Parts: sequence; C-alpha cells; structure tokens
Amino acid sequence: MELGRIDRLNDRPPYRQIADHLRAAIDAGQLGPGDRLPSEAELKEHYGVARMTARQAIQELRTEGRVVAEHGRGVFVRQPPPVRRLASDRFAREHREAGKAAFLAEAERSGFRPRVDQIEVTRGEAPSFVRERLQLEGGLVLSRSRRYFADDRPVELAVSYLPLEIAEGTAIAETDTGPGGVYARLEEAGYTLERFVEEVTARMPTSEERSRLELQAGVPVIVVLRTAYDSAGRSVEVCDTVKAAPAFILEYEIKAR
Amino acid sequence: MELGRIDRLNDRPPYRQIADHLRAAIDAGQLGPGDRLPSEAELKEHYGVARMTARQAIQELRTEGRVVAEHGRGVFVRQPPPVRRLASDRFAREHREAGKAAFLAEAERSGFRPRVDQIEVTRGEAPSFVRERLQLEGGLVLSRSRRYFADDRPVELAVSYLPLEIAEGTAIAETDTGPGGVYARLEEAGYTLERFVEEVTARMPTSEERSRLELQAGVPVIVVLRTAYDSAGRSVEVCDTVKAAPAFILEYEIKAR
DNA sequence: CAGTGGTCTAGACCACTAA
DNA sequence: TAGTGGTCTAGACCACTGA
Repeated sequence: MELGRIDRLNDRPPYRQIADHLRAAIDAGQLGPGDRLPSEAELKEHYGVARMTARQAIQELRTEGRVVAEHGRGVFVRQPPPVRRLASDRFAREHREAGKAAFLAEAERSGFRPRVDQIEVTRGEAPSFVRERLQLEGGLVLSRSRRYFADDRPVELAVSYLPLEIAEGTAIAETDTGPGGVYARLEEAGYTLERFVEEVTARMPTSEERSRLELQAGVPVIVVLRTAYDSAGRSVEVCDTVKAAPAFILEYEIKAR
Repeated sequence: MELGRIDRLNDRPPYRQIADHLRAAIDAGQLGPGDRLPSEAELKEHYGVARMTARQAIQELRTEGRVVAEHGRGVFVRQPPPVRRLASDRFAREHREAGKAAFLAEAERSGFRPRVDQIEVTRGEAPSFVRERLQLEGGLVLSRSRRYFADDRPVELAVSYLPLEIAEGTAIAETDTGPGGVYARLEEAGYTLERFVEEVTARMPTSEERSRLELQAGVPVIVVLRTAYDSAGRSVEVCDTVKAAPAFILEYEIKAR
C-alpha cells in the first residue's frame, strides 16, 4: 500500500495529513476490514516524525470509529458487525401468541444466537423521564434490567419500568417472565396493548455502557425509549434501551394519511 | 470545586483518574453547562503530572462529547443544543396542502428560525443504496442536496433522489420547488403519496459532515434514509438525511395490531 | 501582554501478543 | 524473544483569545 509524504508547507498539521493518507487507503480498499495498519514505528520511519505524532494520526481514526487498536497486536480496520434490522412490526401480537418475546422471535428470523444475562428486578422510585411517561399512582415502579447478546456479542442494554400495582404479583416480577415475555403477561392481566411510541436518539456511551457493551472508543449508541399504551389509552410500560449503533438499523413505516 | 488526588497504587492510569474526577464534577453539577474546566496548567500543577497527561484526560472527555475545547479560551462543559422532536406525522398531507414543506411547518410549530442553503440540483447515476430502493428504469436520478439550519445552527444535511423521468420538467428540478416542497409537486404530478419507510442508523460523522454541520469531536450523527411510496406501490423518492444527533429526538408510533 | 489550547520532539518504561 | 500499542515525562514553539 502507498502512503504519501507530508507537505511541510501545507497548513494542515502533519498528524492530520497522515490520518488523511490512511483514511484514503481505507476508502480506496487498499486496506480492507480486518487488515492491519502500518505500525506506529513504521509510520514514524516513513514520515520522519516522532512516535507521538504518528500515534495522534491513528487516534484520529479511532475517534472516527474506523479502526480498532489491539494491544500487542496492531491497529486494524474495523470489521463492521452484522447488522440487525428491526422492523416496526416486531411487537406484533402474533409473535407473542406464538410464545416468543420480541428478541427471540427476531433471532429466529435473522438466524443469530440470542442470549440474555444481567437480569435484575428491583423496586423503587421512578426516574423523572419514566414518571413523565407513565401515569403513576404511587410513584413506585418495578424495574427489569437486562443485557442482550447476538452470537455472543453484547448488543443492547434494556430497562423496563412498570407501575408496581400492575407488575407486582405477576410473572413480570420474576426473573423469568415466561413465554412471550412481559408484553404477553400484560395482555393476560387484561392490559390489551394497542400502540407503542418510540423516541429515538443517539449519543456517545457512558463509560459503564461502553464496558457492558464492549464498545471501542468512537462508537456511538442508539437510545430507544419505548412507551406501551393499552386499549384504554393508559401507558403501562416504559422501556429504555441502549443499542450499539453499528449493529442496528431501525425501520419504521409512516402512513401519509 | 474539589478535585481528588491520583492514587498511584491504583491500576487505573493517572490520566483516566483525572478524567474520572472531572466527569464526576460535571455529573455532580459542580461544573455546569458553559463552565470552564481547570486549565491544562492548573491540572498539571494540582496533580503533579506532565502537561500531556493532563491533556490526555481532557481528550477523554472530548471524545465522550462532554466538553468542548476552544483555542485560546479554555475547555468548557458542553451546552446541550435545543432539541427538536420530529413527530411521525410530520409528512402529513395537511401540512403540504397548507403550502408548507415539512421543515417549515415544523419550524412554525417549534418556534425556531428555519433556513436552507447549499441547495444543489444534479443529474447522474444513482448510488447503489438508492438503486436498491427505487425501482429504476434508466438508472438515472435527479439529486437535490441541501443543508438545514435552526436558529442559524446547521442541524441537518439532506439529499433527495428521484427517478429522472419523474422529476425532469417539473419544479422539482428547480432550485426553488415552490410551496409544499418536493412532495407537493409529486402529488400534483399524479403520484399520490401513501406511505414512507424510514431506516434509522447512527454513526460518527465523516470529516466533511463534521465541517458542514459544525460538529465538535465526539458528536455522532443520526442517519435517516426515507423512501416514499405512492398509492400504486411505486417508490418515487429516496431521501438521505444526516442529522446532528444531540439536536434531535425522532418519534415514531407503532400499532400493536 | 499573559494565559489558553494545538502541535511536536525524543526519549523512557510498561503490558500484551505471538513466534 | 521481538514487535506491538499504552502511558508518561519535560521540554519546545505556535496560534488564538481577551484584557
């Protein structure tokens, strides 16, 4: 692979010029996913700069999320993860009635190995963003927290919040909610689900999210806040999900009316 | 504000410990939006480290998008931009019939000053992601590129692609598409819009997007790819939008069926 | 002007990986 | 073991900001 030289007359600082060269090599396909970049020592030699300058160039690409450094091995062009496409019908009742929670139904369709861990059920005061969306009586909620895997890669963190008076005493308060998941139990309890509202944002992860999702630097997360409404117009659940952005495409259908 | 000391016995490297202290000060509200962080010289002094180490701590927070460096002034806690909530009915026909394009209708509701620039109309081959979504005859498309502002801040880049045989000869091929925008012109031409499909992803911006949207380091973008279908089931437009993530909440309603 | 961050150098020692 | 990236030091010069 061809790397240029630094133009010392150029206003653009050397480390950016080096980053530009590497970026161009990636875009041109001279460096494909999984390929190793020149080492810091090689860049230092080739461009005649200090090691920290070469390092800064690589840092630039890491922040952009284009390469991943592996201690002791090298720096590699990022291998894009398999993308999961979330269709807007993923909460359709037919899936629940077949006894499958949304995540399992989707794993079956898409052919990935699903797993869930870090399941925790707690009770307490609702955070303000939950209180705004649930019409709460007592202000107390049941929280179900868990982490989702696709093919042994953590891809999503989720916390469901339900009014305590709805969830307490049902399987929703158990670690295992049974076939069809929380939504199936809600419908059995007489809360017929009618519609969901999803609020979608994106941001950089907190350090806790980064470690739980095993994210490299420079990888954003998609946050989806879903509120479930029953046929009486009551909001019965709020679900806060944090997804590794490169692993997802969310698909929504909108009627023009 | 109180900063701790470095624990030299701790495995966590000094620059991360410093970053942790600063992050905690921000989370605790000791440093609010717009406040200046201690300067590199002050951190160097306080913690007894080299300047580059203090700098690396700050770099950490910049990558997380929590602070913004201003050359010659200091490093400041990021001021979150005003958020725009995009409801899923924003393409409703009633808005077009009132002569307003979606962006203008929304500006009126939300009370921000709208502006559009960098409008460019070109003709050429469709990129592959467009070809997949438009059922193209000749493979040629008209592209309408532009940049949207809210209150003088650039917030979104958009490119619309339409089959050339649909757009050519109409106002869609002009810089000014007239009242109601592209969708109004499509309906006048007999393509009654029935539904839209939006595909939502998030990633770090390219350097071109970063400069056009005036983004700081560590700010992701939301990419929305919208395909418009008419009542005959034909896809008549694909719109590729890149939005500054912190400025948007996308809202979608899903029927449970 | 003094104080700020931006860039660069030339070293050093360390931890991790793979042969 | 040699080669890789991770961290740190103690300087240097520069460009930008604001009093």
